[in-house]
Amino acid sequence: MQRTLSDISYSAEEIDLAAIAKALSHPVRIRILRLLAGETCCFTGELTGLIPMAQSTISQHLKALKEAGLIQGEIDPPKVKYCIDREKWAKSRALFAEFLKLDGRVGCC
Amino acid sequence: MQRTLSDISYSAEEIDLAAIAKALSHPVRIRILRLLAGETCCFTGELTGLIPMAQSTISQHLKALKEAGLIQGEIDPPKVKYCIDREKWAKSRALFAEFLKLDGRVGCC
DNA sequence: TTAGTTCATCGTAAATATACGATTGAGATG
DNA sequence: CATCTCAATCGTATATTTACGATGAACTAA
Repeated sequence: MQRTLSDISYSAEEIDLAAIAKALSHPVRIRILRLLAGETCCFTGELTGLIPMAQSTISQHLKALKEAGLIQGEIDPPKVKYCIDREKWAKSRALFAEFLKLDGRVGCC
Repeated sequence: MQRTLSDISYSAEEIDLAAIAKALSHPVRIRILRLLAGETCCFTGELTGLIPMAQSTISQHLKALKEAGLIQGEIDPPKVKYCIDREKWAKSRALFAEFLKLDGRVGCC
């Protein structure tokens, strides 16, 4: 990670896909998304109860998911309600589906 | 990244999904997969021609993709042929599709 | 006002990731 | 055999990630 990344010009799709993938690249974040996307909406408080990790760590993962646009936070004092961002969620589904549709021809391998 | 990750027990699906996502979490790897999954199979040599990065760096990314199971390397001296692993590819597609199908109920948000 | 909750942020330590150039090793070619 | 090419690996520097405890800010409740 020195200089080059900027030399290569990536398409918006490549950048988006990589960013979303990065957000999904830790099992605890998958778990969190599962919990949020599941039954009902959750509060962070419930998450700290469900996941044996320091509250600050969970908050950090939530922040990462929020920055990736995958979830939204709604303040509902004294708690903060987190929900998945359904729009981004759908966009992600489309992006991954399209990307993983590419199916190396039978060709040479 | 101290001790805990091992304290939490993740499902195989969560771990798989995170691992695949991690492999996809860098735009250059998306690019590489695109190239490999696209028209024909490629050789690493062609990749170094197509991507303005040091050969060693590309090799490192290829290794990451290989370890994630997303691509296969075939020795075809004096070159090494890389192709996407169609089985893993299909499995990944299914995993992501299933995961991203979860769609937060209309509920509270 | 004074506590008590709840969550974000700070500071920090350790692990991983990312990039490079240099080197090595395997096989082809002269 | 000597050499060339291609790709992997090594060594290294720097950046980022991940986790924790401690602290801070905002609101509630007594």
